[in-house]
Amino acid sequence: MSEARARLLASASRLFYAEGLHSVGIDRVIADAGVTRATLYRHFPSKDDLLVAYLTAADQAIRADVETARTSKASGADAVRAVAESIADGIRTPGFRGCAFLNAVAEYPDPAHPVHQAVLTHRQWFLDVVTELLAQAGETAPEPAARHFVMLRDGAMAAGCLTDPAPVCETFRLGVEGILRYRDTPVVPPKKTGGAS
Amino acid sequence: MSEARARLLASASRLFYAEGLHSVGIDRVIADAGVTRATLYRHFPSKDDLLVAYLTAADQAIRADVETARTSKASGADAVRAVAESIADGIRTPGFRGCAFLNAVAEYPDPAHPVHQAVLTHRQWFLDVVTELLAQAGETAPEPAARHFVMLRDGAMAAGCLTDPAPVCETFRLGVEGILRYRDTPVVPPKKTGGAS
DNA sequence: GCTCAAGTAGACAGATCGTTCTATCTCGCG
DNA sequence: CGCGAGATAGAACGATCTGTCTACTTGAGC
Repeated sequence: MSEARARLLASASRLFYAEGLHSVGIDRVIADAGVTRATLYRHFPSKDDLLVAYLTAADQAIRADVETARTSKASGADAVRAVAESIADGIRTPGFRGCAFLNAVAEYPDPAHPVHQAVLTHRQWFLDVVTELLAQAGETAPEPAARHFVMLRDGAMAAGCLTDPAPVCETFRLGVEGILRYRDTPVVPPKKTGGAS
Repeated sequence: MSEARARLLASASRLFYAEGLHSVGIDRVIADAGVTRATLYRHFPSKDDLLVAYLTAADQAIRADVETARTSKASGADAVRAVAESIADGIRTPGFRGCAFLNAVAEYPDPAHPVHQAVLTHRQWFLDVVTELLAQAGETAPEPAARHFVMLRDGAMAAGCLTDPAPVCETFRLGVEGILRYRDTPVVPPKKTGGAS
């Protein structure tokens, strides 16, 4: 990766995340990166490609975070807690502007658009990895628990940049602990350890 | 309210919600409403005013929904369930594109912008009304429970337009029932977890 | 009958958008 | 040395954006 391309992607990521995808034009990006227009179009054939590259970079960063959280913890439950903690850390970080993917999809509702598809891909991966972690945690019904986790995560990310992050993180943490107790308290009173529907 | 203004607001609401705030231009709105540019600017001095009017109308519609849910139910818990059900109904509705306010704030991150402030106002009202309802439901700690409810709601609204709405609604419903059982199960039971801080 | 607000129709300004283009320069490498 | 890739610099294109403007029409109320 050339240095100009790296600066370009860094500037694009910062500006797109902070101000929105449609609000930031090509001129802003190249001015911030200290690069000319021709250089940008050499590396990214169109703005859409730059947008996808921004989301792909964010996706890879999150995957790396989750991977370290998963490998550094023995139990699945602690890995889930570590993932939750890294989410809370992000929310508490100054300049937090919500989930880059949810913000992006709000601007690109067309499911056929590459940006929208990049968001769906990331979210499917995240749901899968949380499901796997909860299954390792001994969750009898990992799929609904994972959906619950992701729903709470999405809500925390959405609210975290609109109000004081501290209570948001605390609410999120409590919610995650509640999910991890699914194992002990069945959601629907079954007869035995019967399979949830 | 003149009829031209009503058509303008209806077209603006539909287009802004479906396609995004920056993506839809003035020309699209006036063409859809069958109105000329001068008429639009007679009623709304700027596009920002039109955006705020769109959000204000959405806010009023939701307030009306919540008000009927609150007055038609005897207990606070059932009122909360009714509010949750109206949220789930919205998610299941064809053409659902997520929360109009969260989508709007994704495009207007500047807290000083009127659009952003309209979102904050709506969300504060909603949190307050849910808190009140949960207090009536006998919740010993209504504030954290309401934050939990809103967090779940935000996540459900975000995911509801990205995947199959049915499991999203079911997960949301289960989560709300869990919140309503706060009354019976103590909130903070953790003894010791590995170095969370 | 007159007035005035509200609406139609469309040209226009000024800015910004994404994109393409030519021309020049630098520099590593064969 | 010579070449070509990558970068600079900046003009220019067509499209679109918000917002303003003039000119004409309609219709209800004093």
